[in-house]
Amino acid sequence: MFENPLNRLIRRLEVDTTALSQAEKDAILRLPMTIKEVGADQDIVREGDRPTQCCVVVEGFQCRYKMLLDGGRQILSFHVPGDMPDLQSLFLSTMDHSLGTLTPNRVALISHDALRELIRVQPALAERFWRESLIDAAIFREWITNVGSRDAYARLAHVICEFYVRLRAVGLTKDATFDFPITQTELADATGLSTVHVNRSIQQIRANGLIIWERGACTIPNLAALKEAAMFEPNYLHMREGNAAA
Amino acid sequence: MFENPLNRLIRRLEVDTTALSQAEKDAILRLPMTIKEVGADQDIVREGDRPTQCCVVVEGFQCRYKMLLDGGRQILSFHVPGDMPDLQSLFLSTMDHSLGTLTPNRVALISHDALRELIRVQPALAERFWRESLIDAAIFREWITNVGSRDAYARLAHVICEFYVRLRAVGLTKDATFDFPITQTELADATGLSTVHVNRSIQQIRANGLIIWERGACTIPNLAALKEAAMFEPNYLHMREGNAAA
DNA sequence: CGATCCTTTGAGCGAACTCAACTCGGGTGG
DNA sequence: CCACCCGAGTTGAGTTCGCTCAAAGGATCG
Repeated sequence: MFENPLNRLIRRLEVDTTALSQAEKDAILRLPMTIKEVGADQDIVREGDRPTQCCVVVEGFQCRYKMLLDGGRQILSFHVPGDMPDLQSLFLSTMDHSLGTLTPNRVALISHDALRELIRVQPALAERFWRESLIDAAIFREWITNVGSRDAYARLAHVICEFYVRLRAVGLTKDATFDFPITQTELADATGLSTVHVNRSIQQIRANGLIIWERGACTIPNLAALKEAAMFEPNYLHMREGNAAA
Repeated sequence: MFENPLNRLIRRLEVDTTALSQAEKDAILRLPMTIKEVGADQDIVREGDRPTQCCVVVEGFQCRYKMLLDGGRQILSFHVPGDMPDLQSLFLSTMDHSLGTLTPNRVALISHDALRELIRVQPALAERFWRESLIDAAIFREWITNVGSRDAYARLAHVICEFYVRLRAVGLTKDATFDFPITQTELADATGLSTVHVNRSIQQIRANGLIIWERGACTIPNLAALKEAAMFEPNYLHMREGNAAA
């Protein structure tokens, strides 16, 4: 079903809006790209870089992050297949943060030139990509709220909830189970908590039966209960309500 | 100098990139708009609304925020003249947060239709506006870092620093002094701190001579020192280095 | 000249942090 | 094949930063 690695991207551009025309889809599928395998914990671009291409996640998970002066890091977002985590580099020449892999990845690299040409010949696609970056911003807003306003327990539940819903939207969940190969240290960096406190809070979430998480796989026995604990309102993801899986 | 209320917006669209053509400027200045006076603490749009127009701040300050179930609120960003705080509503039909005034405002309201027509006849302007929304997102990323990784002292210093630099970029500072009619409660909502703790931390910042802030006016005697305390790196604002005032 | 909002102060409490050690599983090299 | 190592997870104990509750001073404005 996903013979072309960009099919998942096309699907994404159609979420909660009208379908693309065949000409638009074809233009995307004809984009010149380089497929690349990247190991875990590798940087794709770094803060200060001036990229000349954008990256589409084909397989694996990525995150964006900022390094702090004291050696800590703040994870800003997680990325799943279909995402274009550095789309912004098309118009913001210098990276203000880094993008790296969390797991081994397959990525598709598309030059800025090719993307500019794409939106020149298919101007309506510009709005689709623009919209993607607006959803990106909406997720950042929710993360501000998450770290600013929720306690550790809800904060972690929220991150897990979002990860699940986004994975489901691209057909990468099997019922209530999904890959979650994130370390507790990474969760700590994403939530602004210490690893010790993440550990204890996750144990509580587990003990309350909200998640079953072992060896990189996570199951959510009762999504409604997890959402409630997380104060999770999916409106900020701007998906079609119900966002059916594959 | 700013006879047309959108002149400041034009100036913004040119920051750290090439100048607009005369035709582009004219197209913007000819946008049909409604000028409106809005009192302090009024909502312009609310979470759940489906706006049909965008708002340009002409005079006064605004903020975007989310209300929480427990009655608290998280402020997501501050906005100064020249900003278009709900530009996203052009492509995300439903608001996932609210936009309100902090002070009395003069705003320019421009219909989505007019904006769509503008970028249809001047496609290059689409990229300028798109870029604005990418900078918006960059600021959100920095705010995640701020609430996630900095202690109260640095966090508050950072918010003040950003406010100053952004005001300076639109020519609204006089030397090291600027309007700062923000209440400590609002700062608390923006930083995820309690008002009591904001108060004590601000007093420390004052005591260390980093700011002089009274009756809505703030002076920064030593910007370098404040930046250092805030761990403020202006790269995320994607302004021209040095961002000269008017 | 109250009324109200904002700021400030005190005191006690609690969520989350730091430091440190121990476990466990998987990988790797002798 | 086993010893070792390393990263991830877990646990304990003590500390601290920031919170809550409560109340008292300013400022601003009909």
